[in-house]
Amino acid sequence: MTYDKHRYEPFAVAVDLAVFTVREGVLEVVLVERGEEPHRGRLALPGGFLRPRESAAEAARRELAEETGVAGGFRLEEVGAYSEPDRDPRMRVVSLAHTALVPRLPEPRAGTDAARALRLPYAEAGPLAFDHDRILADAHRHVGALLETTPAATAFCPPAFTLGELRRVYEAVWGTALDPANFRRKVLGTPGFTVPAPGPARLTGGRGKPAALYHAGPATRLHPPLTHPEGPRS
Amino acid sequence: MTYDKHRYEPFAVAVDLAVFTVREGVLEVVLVERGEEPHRGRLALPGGFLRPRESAAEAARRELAEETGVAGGFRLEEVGAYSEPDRDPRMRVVSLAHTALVPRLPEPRAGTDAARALRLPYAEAGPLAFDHDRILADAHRHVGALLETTPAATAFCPPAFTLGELRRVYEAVWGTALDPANFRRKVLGTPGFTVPAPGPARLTGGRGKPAALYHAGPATRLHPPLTHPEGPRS
DNA sequence: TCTTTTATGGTCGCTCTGACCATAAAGAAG
DNA sequence: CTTCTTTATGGTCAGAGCGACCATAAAAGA
Repeated sequence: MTYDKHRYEPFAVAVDLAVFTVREGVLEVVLVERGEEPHRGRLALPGGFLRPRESAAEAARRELAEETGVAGGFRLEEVGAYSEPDRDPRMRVVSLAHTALVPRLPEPRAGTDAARALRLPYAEAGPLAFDHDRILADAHRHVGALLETTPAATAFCPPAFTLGELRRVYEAVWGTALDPANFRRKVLGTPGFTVPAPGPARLTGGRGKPAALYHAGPATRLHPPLTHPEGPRS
Repeated sequence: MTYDKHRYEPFAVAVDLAVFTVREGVLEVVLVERGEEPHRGRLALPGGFLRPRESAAEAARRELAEETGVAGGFRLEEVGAYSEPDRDPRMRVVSLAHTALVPRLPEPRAGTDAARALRLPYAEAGPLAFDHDRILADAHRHVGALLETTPAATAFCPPAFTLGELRRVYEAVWGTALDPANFRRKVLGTPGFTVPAPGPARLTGGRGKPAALYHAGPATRLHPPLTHPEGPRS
């Protein structure tokens, strides 16, 4: 750690955000349309530069509020750093990628920076500006892994949720169908994952038997983990 | 991603390295003694600033060679980004922490930058400069998780190794004793983790029955993972 | 020769899991 | 109202995986 002043150069440091949500069983991501060159008019991840006395997490929450209108509490996770010299054609930018898991997005309000923000199903998030395709894929993989070992799935749900809603989060992120009965057994058998909510059951969407409500539990790690049913690649 | 030129400021971007190795069943980490203020004389993680056209991974490998003499192929993993505004008292530095898993460290050669590098058991890595205690702890946790789901443990071993050597890597990183027979069953039952090496068996250290040699296999993920025997925190 | 140490193979019982089946309770269709 | 569809929820059952062992083999050291 020789902080030799002759050997460093200033960089711009930015945060990029992969904001995920699950609606109607579909994993969606928030994108913005770029208003300036380069890549004017193309879709990109929301994000922006760190201010002089901001940490990356603070910048991520500020940019998220500014560009998409998502302000409340949500789960923010580090994904990685992207530092290739030519990832931005204008200057040297090191980007700290984060992912945000939000329960439900308010519709973008016109007249704000969020006006150009839109949600798109993850599968249809076409070619993005810069290296954002790679960042988005890394973020998706990261979220998939988070669901295995942490209760992060509850971050996609409202404060009170049914096990069916929670299961649809897993199915949307992993892209696989899960057996409802087995999923229930796993979740209820993992201490601290969920706690029963008081009050009556709730209809999931008008159809089917009303389901019991749960809240997120105190656990920060899942023991045992919910294993992603991806067969061993022999 | 509004790259508004009025809203960003330049930062210094550095890499910090948690270099781990396992010797005699003990997890060791490489530290350097700082030669200048602040924290002159205190121990710190090796690291340094990114050069103008370097990626973080390139800078990490260069600094590792310069400061510790570790040059050969080793496994390098991202740990996280540290961006709190006051983590360095001189200026705004964003540090990209990495961890390197090396099989065996050559002794630091006098006369090079590596002369002041030293290895210390992880448990004895005392208070470090800056926020390097936190970075080191995060890196250790990261490596522990890597051992569960990836064949990263082989990166601590020479090209040909015995299952006993591989097991001692897990024991050193996790700080727990593992049953040799069960460990063997798990490793050999995980496809692609290890492949038998041709040639005769080898003595582990002079004592005991000679052990068969193995090479690292082609797998990049372990299915199923080797679960860390940390009981559920009820 | 005997003890110690390490590698390696096997057994046994318990737990977890996936694949089911069955029932309950709601709306929708007739 | 009756029947069908949909979802929730509870249960069973066989197989895989795993932890806790035990036993044997093969080396060095006493």
